[in-house]
Amino acid sequence: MPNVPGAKLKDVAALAGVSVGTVSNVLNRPEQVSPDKKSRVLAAIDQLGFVRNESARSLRSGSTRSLGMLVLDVRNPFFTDVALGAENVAEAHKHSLILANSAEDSGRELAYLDLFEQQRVQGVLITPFGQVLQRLETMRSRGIPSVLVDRLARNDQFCSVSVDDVAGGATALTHLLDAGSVRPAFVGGPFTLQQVEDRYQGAADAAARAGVSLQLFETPDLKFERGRQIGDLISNLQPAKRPDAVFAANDQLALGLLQSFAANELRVPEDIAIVGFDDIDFASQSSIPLSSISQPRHLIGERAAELLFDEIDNAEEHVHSQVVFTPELVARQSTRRH
Amino acid sequence: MPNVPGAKLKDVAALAGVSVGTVSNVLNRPEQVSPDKKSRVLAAIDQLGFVRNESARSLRSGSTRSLGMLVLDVRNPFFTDVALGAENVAEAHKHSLILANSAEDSGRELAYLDLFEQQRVQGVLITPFGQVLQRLETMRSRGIPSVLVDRLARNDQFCSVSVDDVAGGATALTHLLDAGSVRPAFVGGPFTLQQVEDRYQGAADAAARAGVSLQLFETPDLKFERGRQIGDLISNLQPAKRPDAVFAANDQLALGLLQSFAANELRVPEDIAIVGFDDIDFASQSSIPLSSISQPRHLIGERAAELLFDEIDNAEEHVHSQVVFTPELVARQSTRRH
DNA sequence: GTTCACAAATGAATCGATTCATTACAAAGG
DNA sequence: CCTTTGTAATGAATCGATTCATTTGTGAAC
Repeated sequence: MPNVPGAKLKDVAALAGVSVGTVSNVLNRPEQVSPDKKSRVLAAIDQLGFVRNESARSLRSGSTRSLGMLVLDVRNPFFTDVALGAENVAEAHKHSLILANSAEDSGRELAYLDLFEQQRVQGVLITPFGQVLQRLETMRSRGIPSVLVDRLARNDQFCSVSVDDVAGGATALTHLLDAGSVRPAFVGGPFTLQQVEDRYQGAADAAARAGVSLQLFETPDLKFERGRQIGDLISNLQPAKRPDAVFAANDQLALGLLQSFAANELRVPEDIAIVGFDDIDFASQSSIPLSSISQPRHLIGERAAELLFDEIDNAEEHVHSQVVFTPELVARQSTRRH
Repeated sequence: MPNVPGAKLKDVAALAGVSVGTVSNVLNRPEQVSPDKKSRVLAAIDQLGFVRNESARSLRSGSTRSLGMLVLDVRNPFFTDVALGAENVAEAHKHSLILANSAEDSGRELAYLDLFEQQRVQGVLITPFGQVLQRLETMRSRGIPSVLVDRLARNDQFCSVSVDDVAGGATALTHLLDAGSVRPAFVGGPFTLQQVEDRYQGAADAAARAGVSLQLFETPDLKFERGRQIGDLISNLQPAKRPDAVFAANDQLALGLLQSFAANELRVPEDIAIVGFDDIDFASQSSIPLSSISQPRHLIGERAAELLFDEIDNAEEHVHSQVVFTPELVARQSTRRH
């Protein structure tokens, strides 16, 4: 057996015949150690299989090299992509990212914030679900700043990175009109979700500007099943009353609509065009590739992490800023001009 | 401002007029503290906004309440589902799960194992990518056991939780034959992936037993794009030579095939049936719902975490075991009997 | 009133790495 | 030969919570 279970710094020092301070220097300021001792220490580390104890390290230094990230739903590819972007930046700063899932549950959300605080993470990236802004303020007063992700900070108390959903909604509807729609509809809800509200607002404005009315199908959620249900409802309308194009508040809904229309033998886009929102991978992968509004997921995570590091590193001079990306249309077959 | 930035246990003790030991007791063995002092301590904790320092805690106690989980690809819903299952169990044991992404990169894989070791996690759940078994042995010798996930441990050195891919392959092919196929094909690769090899083997055996030959389309990867490419190739074959059913090694490939067949105006399942593997959410959500072989993702994560805790809690009596789940067919429209 | 049993509370020692004031030593300058 | 300057190395003090051997306090039993 080449290595001993619990080798600690002291053991390394003993084996190498140097002081603990020197071993620590080899680890943290190698340039200050003579080559001779350095190599002896490294050999000892290797021989003992010494692994630094991160708990002791961060207890003494008072800081952990980690960020906490709390998202609404890890199963949603949108959030994993954002997280990957953030992780890249964290890695560049030699930090690690602890990813947690609030699963749209206020209790879990608070529990994870507690955990982050106990673990003394350097900062938090969060897509808030419940009423946590006050709590985040408190955390900042204790030295743990946070950045809001996929949510606009309205009061300048936080940095935030979000997407202009109003613009996205307008883009989507304009695209449908350009493709020849004269009876467009919006499918989505609940309107208590800011994103839904904004996307609808943008679409409604665009319709109004074009002098077209926008039919509304309000839904209690944004799930696939709901899309299929609304799709069946729409399919059963008389052709003259039926929308000739639908803007769905997200891709899940849109895919549900698509499946329903296929089952009801409506042709997409000839009988009815569809545009979704988010541009998830599967948008391009359905039998009829789905047009969608695409968000720069990776960039969102990167920018958020960068803002967070700015606040961590320069708490004094740091000024909160709101980054708002403009989402882009990706036109595919589901809206091909007739 | 109701609370002080860095309140520590000593401050709480001072404010409550008790010793540090008593505060610690309130936190860790409340039943040993008189109600009177207990309430004073709790009030002080509240007033100061005291938050336990996890680093100090685990330095002293020698153990962290956390598990590490290292998966091949966090973007793959299969792994997030497995992780959620594991997290449930971890939570029940009052542990937290640190999720990391090796992204099919040996370097990252090793780096994260280092990190886990530095953080002194109690154990590791891993879907190995590179040659890490030796490394995992070393980690166990230093007190950090691990369980293999979605990978069979062949040598009894580890616990493992996996799925019987051979049986799954046989189930898939049998289903196609039952649905009337006489010229089935297998699409997938590379065969260096054990899963692909096993799924093919199961299918080939089932075909042989039925006295039918199984055509093979080998691919260099399992991505959507590849499926579309092979789909185009198959669509251009003469009808008499064309397979009348395809078993794809995973759902991504299957969805690619489906999109290609739709674009080439082949009818599914009338002209060609399709069955995939994994039963990802989108399998049921494509325009033509896809039949697939479903794995108990959640259960895989739960069992793996349970085995890990068994080894953590009873290192002595623990006996390694291999849990192998049998995957199940979910028949949908893409294989409806003609 | 003394002794005993038991519960409650105490606080010094501890975990392991880091830090920094101090010491040791060598080379250069006078 | 002595002083100065600078580089290397040292090791005791420290971070904050936990633990456990010890002390204090209370009531019961005799």
